[in-house]
Amino acid sequence: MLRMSTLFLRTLRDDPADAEVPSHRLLVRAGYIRRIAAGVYSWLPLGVITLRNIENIVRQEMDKAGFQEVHFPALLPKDAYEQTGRWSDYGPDLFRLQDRKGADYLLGPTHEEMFTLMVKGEYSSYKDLPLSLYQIQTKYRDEARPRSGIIRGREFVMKDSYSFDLTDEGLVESYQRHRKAYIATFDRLRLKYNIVSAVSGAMGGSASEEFLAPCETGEDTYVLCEKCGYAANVEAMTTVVAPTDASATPALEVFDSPNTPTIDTLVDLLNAKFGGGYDGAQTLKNVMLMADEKAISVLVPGDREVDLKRLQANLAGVNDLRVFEEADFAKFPGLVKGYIGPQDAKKNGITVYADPRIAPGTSWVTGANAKDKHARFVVSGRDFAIDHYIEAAQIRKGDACPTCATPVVIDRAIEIGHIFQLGRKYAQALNLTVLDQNGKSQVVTMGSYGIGVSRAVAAIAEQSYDEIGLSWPVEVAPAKVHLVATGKEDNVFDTAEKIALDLEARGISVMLDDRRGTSPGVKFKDAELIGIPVIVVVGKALENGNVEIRVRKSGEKSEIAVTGAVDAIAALLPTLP
RNA sequence: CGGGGCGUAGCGUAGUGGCUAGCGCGCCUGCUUUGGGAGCAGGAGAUCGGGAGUUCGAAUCUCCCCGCCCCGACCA
Repeated sequence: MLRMSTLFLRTLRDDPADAEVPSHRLLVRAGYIRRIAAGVYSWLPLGVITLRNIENIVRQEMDKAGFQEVHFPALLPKDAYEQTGRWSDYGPDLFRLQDRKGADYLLGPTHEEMFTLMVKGEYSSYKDLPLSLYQIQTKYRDEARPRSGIIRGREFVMKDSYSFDLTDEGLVESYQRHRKAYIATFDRLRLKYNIVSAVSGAMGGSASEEFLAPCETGEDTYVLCEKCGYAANVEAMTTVVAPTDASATPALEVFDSPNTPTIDTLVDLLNAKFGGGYDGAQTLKNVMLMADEKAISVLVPGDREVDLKRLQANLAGVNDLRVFEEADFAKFPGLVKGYIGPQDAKKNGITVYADPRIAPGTSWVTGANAKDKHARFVVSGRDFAIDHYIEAAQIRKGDACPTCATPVVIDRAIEIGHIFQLGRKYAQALNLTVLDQNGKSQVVTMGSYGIGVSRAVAAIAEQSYDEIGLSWPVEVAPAKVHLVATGKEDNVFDTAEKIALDLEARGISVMLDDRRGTSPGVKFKDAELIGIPVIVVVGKALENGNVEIRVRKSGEKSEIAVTGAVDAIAALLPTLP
């Protein structure tokens, strides 16, 4: 039983000055967490209990799925990370340190290497697979910008799992088992979430999916079709456009277009010259970029920008991507700035990528590769060739859903889970092999799966708070019942104490506000701020032999006889989220 | 890393060259009060983020450093 009279807790009347997002503000005010450094927080008793409750739900669901818990240190020698290249690839996000002998160590940002080596150390036969292991552990990433309190910290608690299989089919099966376990976990946490494709499936499969909890303060943007349920990270959103019949389109026509440096000015000139009907969507923008020092052009409709994040995500194998600079234009004299068209790309030695909207047969207005000249009736596939189609155009609300063509909505969310078919990258690098049925050595294939446990505390808070405070789901709350004793009569406190003991005897955890001399208003405000789902008040109603039961989330109040209170509370709890 | 803002008691804040750094919350003592962050009286609590400088005099002006928050870049 938690007793307010002795609980290590001080709630704050004012919002902390350094907290903006609701979860951060309220978790600090209600005495769950305190900031230690940027992105580093300590947990007070209420916070620890809440975090543990979430951890236990995660643990139970992982165990139920047949995954086994192990535990690694956070402090790791660099060897394994050097073998996989991540000692350098991870860059400044990795916390590095040295021991007294000068040997390099790191604080683990994620543990693929360690799990791979652990399995390598114990297993060597296909008969031992499939295998899934997990841990719940503190991770360290020296984020460039920690933010939003506990949502993006530099130290955070994560559940990470790894699956090990002999075959690709086995991996898909393990992946599906994790997916199911994640659904069960997040449902129990009472989180609203969408499962979103994270990488455009080059293989057509669901190689990677994110669990996103929608909320205003989320830092991930995703696309959702409210009709068919299609959901994708913005990077993974696809565009479906059918080819057009261009047989009736007139031949390419070059025209004078002085002083049209922008799409807007070009559209104005088109409408003046050709009697209206033109808008930016009919023009073709040629964006020149350097991809690992190779010139590429990306074609998008003139009313859209190139989304560099999407482009990068979909340009496999390119590390360094940047827009053309003056010096780059100097190297390509065939490119007339402001009047570039794809017609001469081949001649200029430029690889052409295009948004799917530039489908074969579509007709465009674009640069004529000559100063002050544009061309219209420039037809894709007839007047210029596209080397590769790519998803790189910026996504907008109302774009067509790729599966049912309904206009999509764009929403923000917190990433609470990520499941990922890793493949053989780590197993290969660290030489994790098993013997197959024929006695032949085979590299194992892996999946990796993460749940942000401490982040889930914030995500749940973000989805359930209101103006007066937090409001936890029953299973997550630091106690199920917040029992408030108000008044100065011993009778009130004795009755509250008895109810509390009876509840605890029934396995219902209780926080008892047994503070003497604290005014009722303070106790009510604290109870509402802390957010335990059921508030029971022992006070004025006791004159009639009653107590008051309040549901924190709905605000519903009812009175019930003291004698039936414990039964009533026990019956009420299962009906609450 | 680029841009913006901020740093005064546990928390929220006032104080733009002048006297002993002010107020609210919280905390301690006493009395009163007990259904919506009570009242009165008394009290404790501050390296004014740090350092250097200007000045008769610096929380206040200058320089350097540190830290925090927000936007962006970045983020298995």
